[in-house]
Amino acid sequence: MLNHSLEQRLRAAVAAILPQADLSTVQVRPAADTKFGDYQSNALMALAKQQRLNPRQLATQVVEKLDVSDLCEPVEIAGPGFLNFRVRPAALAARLAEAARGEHLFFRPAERPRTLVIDFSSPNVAKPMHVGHIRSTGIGDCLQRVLQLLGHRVISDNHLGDWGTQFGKLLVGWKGQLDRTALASDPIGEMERLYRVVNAACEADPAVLEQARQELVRLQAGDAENLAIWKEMLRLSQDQFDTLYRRLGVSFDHTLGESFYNPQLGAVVADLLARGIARESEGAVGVFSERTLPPKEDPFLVNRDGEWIDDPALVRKSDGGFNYMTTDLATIEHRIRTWSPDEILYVVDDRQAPHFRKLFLTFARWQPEAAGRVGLRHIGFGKIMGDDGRPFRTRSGDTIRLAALLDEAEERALAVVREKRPELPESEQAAIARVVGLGAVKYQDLLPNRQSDYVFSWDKMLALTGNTAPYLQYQFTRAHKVARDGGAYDITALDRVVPEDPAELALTRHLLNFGLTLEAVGEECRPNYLCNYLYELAVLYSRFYENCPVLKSEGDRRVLRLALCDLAARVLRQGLNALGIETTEVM
RNA sequence: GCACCGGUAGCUCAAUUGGAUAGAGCUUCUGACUUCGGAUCAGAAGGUUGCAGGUUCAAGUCCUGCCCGGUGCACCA
Repeated sequence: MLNHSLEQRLRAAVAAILPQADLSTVQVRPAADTKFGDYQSNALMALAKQQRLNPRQLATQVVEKLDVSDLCEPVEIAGPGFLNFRVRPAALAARLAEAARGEHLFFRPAERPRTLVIDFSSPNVAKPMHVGHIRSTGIGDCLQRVLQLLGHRVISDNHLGDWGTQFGKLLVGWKGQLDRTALASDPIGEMERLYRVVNAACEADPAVLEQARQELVRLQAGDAENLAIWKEMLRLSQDQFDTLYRRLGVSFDHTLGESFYNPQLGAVVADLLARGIARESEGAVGVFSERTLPPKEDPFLVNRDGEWIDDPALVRKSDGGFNYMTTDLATIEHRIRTWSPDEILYVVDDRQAPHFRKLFLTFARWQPEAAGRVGLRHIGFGKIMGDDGRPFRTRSGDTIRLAALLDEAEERALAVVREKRPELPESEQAAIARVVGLGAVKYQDLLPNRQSDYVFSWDKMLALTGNTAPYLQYQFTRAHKVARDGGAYDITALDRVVPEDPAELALTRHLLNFGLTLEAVGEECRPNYLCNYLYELAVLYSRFYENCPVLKSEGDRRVLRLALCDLAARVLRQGLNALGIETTEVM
């Protein structure tokens, strides 16, 4: 919104003074403190330093070339060279009027839309989805929604773990110990049981391990019986995934699991060998360090007892099988060929950071031209902890199934709804509890900086005050109700009235920053920026609502306030939606 | 041992990546209300940003060295 207009003009002014300057660093951002105005730019200080100029003098020269008088009060130069912009209420009101007319909702589509592939969720076949999948699924879905909203072309791809060593064990179990009745009632539970039983047997008896290996080899060689069983396991798992994704409101454009790339793996390794990028070692094939990087920064080296030794990326095991490095290389190649993305985002646990460093470097060595056209980014995240400071598990130490977790969230939310809204019919209570419960889980997960671990807490996520989904959802219902009770309003009045009350002004200013928040989320892949923006919006709306009577006010003032309620509600709903969180009109 | 990610108020977390006096929530204390939906709002208290140096107009953020916690270190993904 306004920051873009100011930025453009500032860049023009800078270019007039310093024609050779890098204008991309010239940015206008919301002011750190409202006493400095609405927006500020710190860019001239950095620029002056770079060019060895006096920062205040440069600022003075630039400001002389800068005409923003239609939008702002005269630009102030403060401290060592900050530029402070104080937007005129009429300019704020004009943006409100545009939004009220439906011309925008305080954001605009990107000027240069990009194509992005987002790789997220990626659960394993034959295993239950558990808490560990919340983060990848929630963050990935949020990024998908935000980037789409900004007009980018987004391709979401669920890279299922559907082809790996675990299937050898599963096949042994399926053939020897399958309980058909159990499979019918709880297919995932039964497959999980089979895996556990055989896995334990493998540890106790090398013969069973060998048996599993042979089943895997047969499967990978295309044995009809094993393939049929594998497909059955896949189908049963996909049913589970579909149910959970529908419940979470998450969708994918593609579900190309690891098995999809199986036919290419041999060629990938052959090509790497032919080009001299990979070589044989101890019977396996791996990509080794080129020794061009300092050892500390080289992911293909590891220090053992003071000595730097090779830590290659293996692309073929000594038994001839491939591993996920190979699959991931083939996957990048396929994605580039198919979609020509500007970027591929991997929303995957931070523990895999070393893998991705190796993967990206290996791909760059393998296909330098293609690698030059695509940005490969690992969007890592931390763990979910219990309140005991250890990874979040059940009391008995088992992983918590995602379905059970969502059930509990809805149950706990329902208890609150029953207490607060006993007069509502049961079906309505349940509907509210579903939206609030799921929202609470998702919001708690998106709120912390994604790189840090966070502590899972039912009480905190479902609290009705503080920075939680229920609080935001509640503020939405209040704003929405007032806007609805106010009825239709005369939009043309917004051309005659400007925000004056401090609460009106603060809310208006904040609404205008929705777009830059979405952009920041999209660029840095940090949903928490949006969470914090929405929380602040809710707080500012509450303050406005306490201080400024809406329905009891009159004339143009009433229209302005109604519009603020309406727009606050719309931004809250749109913003929550971008987080993958629903709203409800009654709570 | 080496690398990566963390360490910020009593607790849980922010800080738009080098900007102005480090912000929220919870907790505690105080206040507003027969309400435009109180599942509300306002105020107060709370800090040597793990420690020690360094870089500069400016450091929670960058550099160096330590201390704590977590994670990862070929043939699982």
